[in-house]
Amino acid sequence: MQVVKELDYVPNLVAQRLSTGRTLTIAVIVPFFTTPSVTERLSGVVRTLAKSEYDLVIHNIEEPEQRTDCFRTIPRQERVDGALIISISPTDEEVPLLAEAGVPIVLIDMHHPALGMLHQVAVDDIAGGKLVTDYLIKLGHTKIGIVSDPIDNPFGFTASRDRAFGYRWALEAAGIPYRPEYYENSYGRQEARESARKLLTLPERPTAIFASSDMQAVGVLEAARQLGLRIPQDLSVVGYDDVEIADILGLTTMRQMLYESGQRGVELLLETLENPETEPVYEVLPTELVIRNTTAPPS
Amino acid sequence: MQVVKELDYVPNLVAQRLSTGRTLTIAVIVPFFTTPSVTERLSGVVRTLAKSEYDLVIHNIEEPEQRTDCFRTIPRQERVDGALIISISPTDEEVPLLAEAGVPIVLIDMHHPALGMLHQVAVDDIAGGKLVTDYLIKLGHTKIGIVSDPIDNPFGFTASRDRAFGYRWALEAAGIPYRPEYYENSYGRQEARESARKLLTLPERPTAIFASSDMQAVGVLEAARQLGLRIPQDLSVVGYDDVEIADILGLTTMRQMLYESGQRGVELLLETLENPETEPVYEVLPTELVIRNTTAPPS
DNA sequence: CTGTTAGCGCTTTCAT
DNA sequence: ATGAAAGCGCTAACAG
Repeated sequence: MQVVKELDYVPNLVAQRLSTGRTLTIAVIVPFFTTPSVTERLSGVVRTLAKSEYDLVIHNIEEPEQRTDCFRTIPRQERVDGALIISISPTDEEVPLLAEAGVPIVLIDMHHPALGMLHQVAVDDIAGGKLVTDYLIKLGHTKIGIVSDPIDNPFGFTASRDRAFGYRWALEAAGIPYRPEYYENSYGRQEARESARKLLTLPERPTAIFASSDMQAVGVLEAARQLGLRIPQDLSVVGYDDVEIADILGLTTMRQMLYESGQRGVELLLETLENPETEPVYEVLPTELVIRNTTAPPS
Repeated sequence: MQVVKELDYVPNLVAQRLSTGRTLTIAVIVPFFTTPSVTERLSGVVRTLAKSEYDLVIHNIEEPEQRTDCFRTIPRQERVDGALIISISPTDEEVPLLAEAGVPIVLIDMHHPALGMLHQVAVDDIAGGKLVTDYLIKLGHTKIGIVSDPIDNPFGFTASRDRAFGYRWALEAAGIPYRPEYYENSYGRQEARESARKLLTLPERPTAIFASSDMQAVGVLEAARQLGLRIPQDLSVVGYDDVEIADILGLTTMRQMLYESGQRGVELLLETLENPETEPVYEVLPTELVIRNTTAPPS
């Protein structure tokens, strides 16, 4: 020990890894990590993992091909001890690949029929979408538009689709007919602005719009402003996620536990790493409607 | 090759690393990576590095001790081939440690007297601060407040200090006396709101406030709204960074090349990795004043 | 040009 | 208890 200090000796990590077979590294696969909601989840991952002995290598997915690449190569090569996948759904062919990769994998913000093979930390987006729509209906709205991510997307995002499903469910339960012209598909703020403009220039325009994310809600708000509509008197807007911008703008939104989803994902992964016999867990995190200043009864 | 495919053989990365001495891994050290401006820089790093063969391991710093830990352990243990350090200044004792770690290191958003030892991709924050203040002065303001990060902070951030320096320089150049009561220290949005409240309830309140980041500017805007001040008639506000929120709120701000700083940092690192003889580079990225709706002549 | 072997730096097992 | 040696899976240098 004396000599260790004298020579300032530090064990070589790579040799340790080869010898023990543990890489002490975890991979996280995230789509578009600059998106505030994704960053927040990632933050839960990073901060929780920082307390452990594991390193975190990050793989950002912005092209569909990157996704496939990742799913194929990451869990192999014995380069990581485990992986977290955020918001991206593996295809049916990819699931067995992942499950048989030999390392524990946790799906965050994603539920997949491959239950019993992978840990999953999900959110009930159908219930979330229904809750939002129920609230708007309770306020007295019947002409409710929705701006959602494209249902068929190359990344396998499912959150928006589920929220839209909840929306239709709520409508049906209230006996309000579903109007296809009130349904718009688009990604992100800019596109949502265009979608909202279409919605708001309809002959019989909606009195409320449910946006599938807070950033999309911002786009809706901008379109409304451009058209001279007052919020919330002329138009109610609800977002989803409750990221900081929602608080800043006073946006009514559905809060989900973004940070906690990352945290919980890491906890599950670390547990499984310690005890490989751990049964795969399927957890659903709660959501909560946060009412601010962008919603009111229709005038 | 036939057999390779038949057996579905994949080389073991860890063994490769031990054998070649290359880890094919790069570390990035970032403070508070959920901050939008930091995420944007990180995005430049991630996307540029994705094209290379290197993995990225991320170390988030939220406590001063983590910083010291990182600087000591990361470049040792032969666990990474290089490192990027974002916005955090090494102390004078830490610089030699880093430089002698044997791996190339690039400082992003940071200039350090240890020139000639490390690559640096910096921004001229003094000039930026001066430009903002000059603009306010040109509009006719003489009572100009400033909300800045604490100058002495445990992380070694220097950007805010430099911007404040530029502010004083501009004042001096215009012959406007510096008033200490117009200078407030605080981190982030919430604290900035309190700082702005102090400034705006002064007997002779400022007619313009220069915030050291866009998030701090949001806090200033909120304080102004709470006090019933109209923007920009009663108060001009300027931010710094030009993150998305600035665009959304129509905030006048100083744009810096966040994404590009990360990109350039990675490029420099990769070049040095290929050719270790590369001379350390000191680059300064440009800034640009983006005028929107939160600034006007004093009424 | 193909085939063999030493060695990367550690852990772990086995013998002393 | 302490010490020697085998082996993790690859690369690179070497000999055939």
